[in-house]
Amino acid sequence: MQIATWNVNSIKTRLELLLRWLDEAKPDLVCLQEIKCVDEAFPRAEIEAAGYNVAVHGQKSYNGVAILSRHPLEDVHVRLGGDEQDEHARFIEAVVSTEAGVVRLGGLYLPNGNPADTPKYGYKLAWMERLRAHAAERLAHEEIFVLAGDFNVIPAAEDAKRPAAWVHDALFLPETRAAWRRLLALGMTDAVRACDDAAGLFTFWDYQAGAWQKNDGIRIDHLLLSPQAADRLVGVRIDKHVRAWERPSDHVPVVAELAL
DNA sequence: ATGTCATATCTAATATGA
Repeated sequence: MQIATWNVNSIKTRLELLLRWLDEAKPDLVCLQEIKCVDEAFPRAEIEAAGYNVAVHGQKSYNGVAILSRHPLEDVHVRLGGDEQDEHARFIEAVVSTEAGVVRLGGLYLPNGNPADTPKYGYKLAWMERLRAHAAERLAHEEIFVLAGDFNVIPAAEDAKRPAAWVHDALFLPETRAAWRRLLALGMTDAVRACDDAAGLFTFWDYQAGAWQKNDGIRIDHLLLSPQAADRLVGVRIDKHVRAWERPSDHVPVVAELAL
């Protein structure tokens, strides 16, 4: 089973690219971020026609997440606990059942947090603590559980072409990386790093300043696996070629293959 | 390099977020 995450930066603008990539990659489960539309505007029919079931948690203009699945989606939940005032559409979770087992998948769009000297950074750190608490609860069930999405976290220096450029950025500040390590400390496995410790594995290249042409990228889109999921990890792939397609997202898909 | 892209709004230039 292939489980993927992709920040598409507007589903309306990226629908043709998404359909092309689904046809090419044939993932079983896909978490999408930054769909930037309300539920009613999501191109559900086109994606269902491609063979996917759809669960959407949208919002006008900003944020918005969705899960696509070749299998029926059950037990869909949206929003993280811990802040009833939080209106951002950043989290969706669903369960799929296959012959080989049950998978619980959480798709997330973690707050960017910049500028880091504003309340936006406090919101990011608070959101990461809410995610940690949620993951701790899910891990207690000792099931196949995957958190996939745009974490807006550069875990380590080798995850950036120019780490020095990011030292004061909310994606790379020590507090951000400490919160990331607290997620790992629960017992979750970074799927990419479980398979490949090479430097220069990037998932995002800014639209500005020729970042793509210079391979000036960062790794911020991740899949975190429960022990039961990590036991089944076969491999990972970053579909970097998608960044060279016409009118691309600034992020590319990341795919984990589980033996399921 | 002040470098891009997508959204919304008093449809044209600007504000916002990333």
